Amino acid sequence: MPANPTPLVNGEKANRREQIMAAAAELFAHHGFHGVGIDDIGAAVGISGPALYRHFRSKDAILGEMLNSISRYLLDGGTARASQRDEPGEVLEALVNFHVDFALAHPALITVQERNLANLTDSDRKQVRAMQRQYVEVWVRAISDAVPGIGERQARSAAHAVFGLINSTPYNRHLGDSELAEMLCRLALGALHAAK
Amino acid sequence: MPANPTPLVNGEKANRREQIMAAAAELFAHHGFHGVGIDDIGAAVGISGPALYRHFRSKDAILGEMLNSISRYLLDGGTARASQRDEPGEVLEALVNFHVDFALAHPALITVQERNLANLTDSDRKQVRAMQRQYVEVWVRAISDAVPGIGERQARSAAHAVFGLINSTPYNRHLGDSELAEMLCRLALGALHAAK
DNA sequence: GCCACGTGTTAGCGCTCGCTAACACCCGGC
DNA sequence: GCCGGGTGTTAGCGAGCGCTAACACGTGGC
Repeated sequence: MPANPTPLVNGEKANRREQIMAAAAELFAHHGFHGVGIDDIGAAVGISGPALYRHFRSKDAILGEMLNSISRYLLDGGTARASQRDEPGEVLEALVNFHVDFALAHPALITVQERNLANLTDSDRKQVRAMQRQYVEVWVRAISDAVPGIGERQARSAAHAVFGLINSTPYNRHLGDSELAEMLCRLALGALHAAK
Repeated sequence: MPANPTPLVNGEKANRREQIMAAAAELFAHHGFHGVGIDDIGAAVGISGPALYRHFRSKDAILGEMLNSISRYLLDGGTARASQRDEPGEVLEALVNFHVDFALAHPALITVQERNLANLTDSDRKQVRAMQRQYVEVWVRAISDAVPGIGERQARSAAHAVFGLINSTPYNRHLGDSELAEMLCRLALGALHAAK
C-alpha cells in the first residue's frame, strides 16, 4: 500500500479534528445523523457542545468531510489496486481484499456511508456520489474482465450485492478479525464466480 | 408522489393504519427515523400531523409495529420453508428464495429494519431482536446442514453476510425484478457454497 | 509586559419537534 | 331526530435542537 498521509479516522492521539470525526462516526453509525446532537459529539471527546464550532463550520460539515474522505479513500485505493495488476482474477481478488480490510477496520464508517447519504448538503452529496459511482465502475470493469460473458448491468448489480455482503461487518462480530476477513473474501469471490 | 408498496400483511383495500405504515416506511428508509416528522408522515397520506394519533399511540409505536411485523413475517416464513423440505440443499435454496422475494418486494422495509433497531423502545427492541435471532438460527441450521464441515460460528457469519448481500436491493435497481431475483439467488448460493 | 490567537466556557436565540387540547364533522343505530 | 363514536382539524405546550455571542484563559513572539 502506497504511503497514504491521510490516516482516515482513528481515535488515539490524533488531533482534535480527527478525534471529533472518529467520535461522530461512532455516534452517527449508532443513532443516525439526526439522532445525534452537537452536545453528544462534544461530550464524546471531552469538550462541550459549541466548542465544536472552533473546528468545523457546522454539523453538516462534519458529516460532509467524513463521507468525502471515505469515498476518496475507497476510490483511490480501488483504482490503485486495479491498475497495479494485470490478470483479471488477481484484480478482483485485490479489490475484494481491499474492501474487506477497510470494512473490518472501520465498521462505523461503513455504516455511516451506507446510511447517511441523504443527510448531506446538496454539494457534498454530489461530490460523494460522483466518487462512489467511479468506485463502482472500477469494480464493474474488474468483474466484467474476470467473469466471462457477464453483461455490464449484471456486473453492476453483482458489485452492489458484494458491497452489501462485505459491508455486513457491523453486524458480524462472531469470528476473530482475521478469520472473518478470510471468510468474507471467500464468500465474496464465491458469489462473483457464480454470477454468470 | 405516493409510491405505494403493498403492505406487508396485505389487506386488499389498505385501511388507514396500513397506509400510514407504508408511507412511514418509505420516509424512514430515506431520511432515517429522526429525520422524519409526524407532519411528514401525515402529509404523505393526505392528513395532517396530529391526526396520526387517532391510529397510533406515538411515533415510536409506528416504528415498533413496523419492525415487529417484519421480523415476525421473516421468522414465520423462514421456519415454515425450513420445515417443509427435507434435503439440506433444498432448504437453503428455499430460504434464499424467500428472503430474496421479500427484499425485492419491500426494499424500504428492509432498509428500515436494517437501520432503525436502535431507535426502538426497549421492550420493542427486545421483541424484535428475539425474533431476528431466531430467524438467524433457522439459517444457521440450514447452512450447517448444507455445507459439510462448517462450524456454527462460521455459519452465523455467513448468514449475516448473505443477508447483507440480499438486502442490497435498495441500491440495486439496474436489472428487472425477475432478472435481479435470479442474480441474487445465484450470488447467495454461490457465496454459501464457497463458505467452507 | 503585552497582545494576538487558539481553544475552551456558559447563556441564550429562534426554530422545530412530538404530542395534547379543544373543537368539528360525518354517519349508522335507536 | 338525535346521539355517540370514529376521524379529522388548528392552536399551542414544553423540550430539545443547531448555532451565535460574549467572555476566559494559556501560550509564544515581540
